[in-house]
Amino acid sequence: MKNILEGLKVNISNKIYIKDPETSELGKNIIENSILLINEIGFDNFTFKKLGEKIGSNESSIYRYFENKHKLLLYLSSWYWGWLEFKIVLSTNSITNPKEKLIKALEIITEETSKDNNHPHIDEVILNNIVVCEFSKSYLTKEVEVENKEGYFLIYKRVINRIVEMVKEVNPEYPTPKSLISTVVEGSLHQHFLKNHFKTITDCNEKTTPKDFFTAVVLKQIS
Amino acid sequence: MKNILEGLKVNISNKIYIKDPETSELGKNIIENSILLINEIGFDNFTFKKLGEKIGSNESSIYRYFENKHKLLLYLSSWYWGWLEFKIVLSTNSITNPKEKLIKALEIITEETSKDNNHPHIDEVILNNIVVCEFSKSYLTKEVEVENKEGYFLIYKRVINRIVEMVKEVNPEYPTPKSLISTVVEGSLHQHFLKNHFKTITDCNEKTTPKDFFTAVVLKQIS
DNA sequence: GCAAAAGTAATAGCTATACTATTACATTTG
DNA sequence: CAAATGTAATAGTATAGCTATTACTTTTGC
Repeated sequence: MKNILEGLKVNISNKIYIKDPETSELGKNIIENSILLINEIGFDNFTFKKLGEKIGSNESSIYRYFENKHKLLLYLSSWYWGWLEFKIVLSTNSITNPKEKLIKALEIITEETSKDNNHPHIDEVILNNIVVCEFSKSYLTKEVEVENKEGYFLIYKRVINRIVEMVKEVNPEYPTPKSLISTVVEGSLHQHFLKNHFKTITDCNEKTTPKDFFTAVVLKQIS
Repeated sequence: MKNILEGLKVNISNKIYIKDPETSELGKNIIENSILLINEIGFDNFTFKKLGEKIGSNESSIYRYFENKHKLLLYLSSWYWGWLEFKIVLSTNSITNPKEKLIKALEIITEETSKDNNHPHIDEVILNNIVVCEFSKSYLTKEVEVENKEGYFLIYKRVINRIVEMVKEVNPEYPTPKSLISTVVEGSLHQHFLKNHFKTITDCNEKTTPKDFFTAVVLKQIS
């Protein structure tokens, strides 16, 4: 368990930031308030200038931590996927039944996020909303090949492959576990978005949650 | 069949454009070359200035057709979904067996696009690639609520609901057809992207196509 | 205990994108 | 054939995104 506990802190590739925001008050302030501001005005309208105003600091001070706003988004999403990975490992570790283990992991991936008080400067609920609305923009770029080689999406891919392994344990014969889980992880973000904005093309709402839908899908697929 | 044939042409909400690009040579030139240029350099790096240079025309002339590049993207994706809708209606119309009908529609949605020579100024293969890489950006915005009310995503939602109806004809008892199909449509774009850029989290490749994967998923779900 | 080194921040300014205003020339149509 | 409409060029403005420079603050090593 030790390496994963550390993983949450240090495994964000140090190529993503210039200076580790966890090592200073200003850094933590940048993270805390960038989450709030991106959620308020959206990533497209978000600028370092506006963030500087919000935290009573200068734009250029933020550039000491992140090369540009794209790198900040990569940092925030890496943090989110690292945090989810931690939650998955922690809560499935003691489960021996493969099917139960998988169901638990799916629950964590697809469920509405709730606040975790271990990180005072990070509001995980709001960060989850940012991932729903903005994460795609971090890889739908012309630079994706280079950035993928740099390891900027490693944690995201590792989360998926952890669940893929769980699927294999339940049913080693299922032919397409990677596509199934990458569809579920991406699809879960998408259904959360649809239920808020495009209600006519989803069945998800307060009664039927994305968790219910995707758990049913996965279990039926691999049965 | 008449209304849908017309639909492909006129049903793009006239709020998306200032002047209909189909009504002039310059307009068609804008469409043809914006598709090529967005594919080359990506939507984020795309500007009306660069497009103007490419077509030997002025930036401001393009602004006579589209308010901004976001509206142009909405136009291109509406055109794409309208074209897919047309193909679906055309090739499922004569099929009476509900299951066969659904399989055919899924095939059109998930398969690699091939050139259609009815539209000399539009390369559907390249346009499909743009939709894979850029469509999400057209709705993952703070303006999505307003733009959805304006009807900018109507054709996309209609395509999904057409296939939802086909699912219901095969199995009226299946509880979540909308979430299933919206997941498949979005997931198909996603798997096409993964197979090109994130090969470690997909099983899709030359042998197993997104079509194979999603057809199997849907049929198993509703069986 | 203090000077060198490293960390932190502010100021000003540059470049390119996104978009607008104005004018003028070309083409259609009644 | 002239009024209306379509098309395009020029010359701007505002702002986002980023860089360079300077200075002040804290840490560290002898």
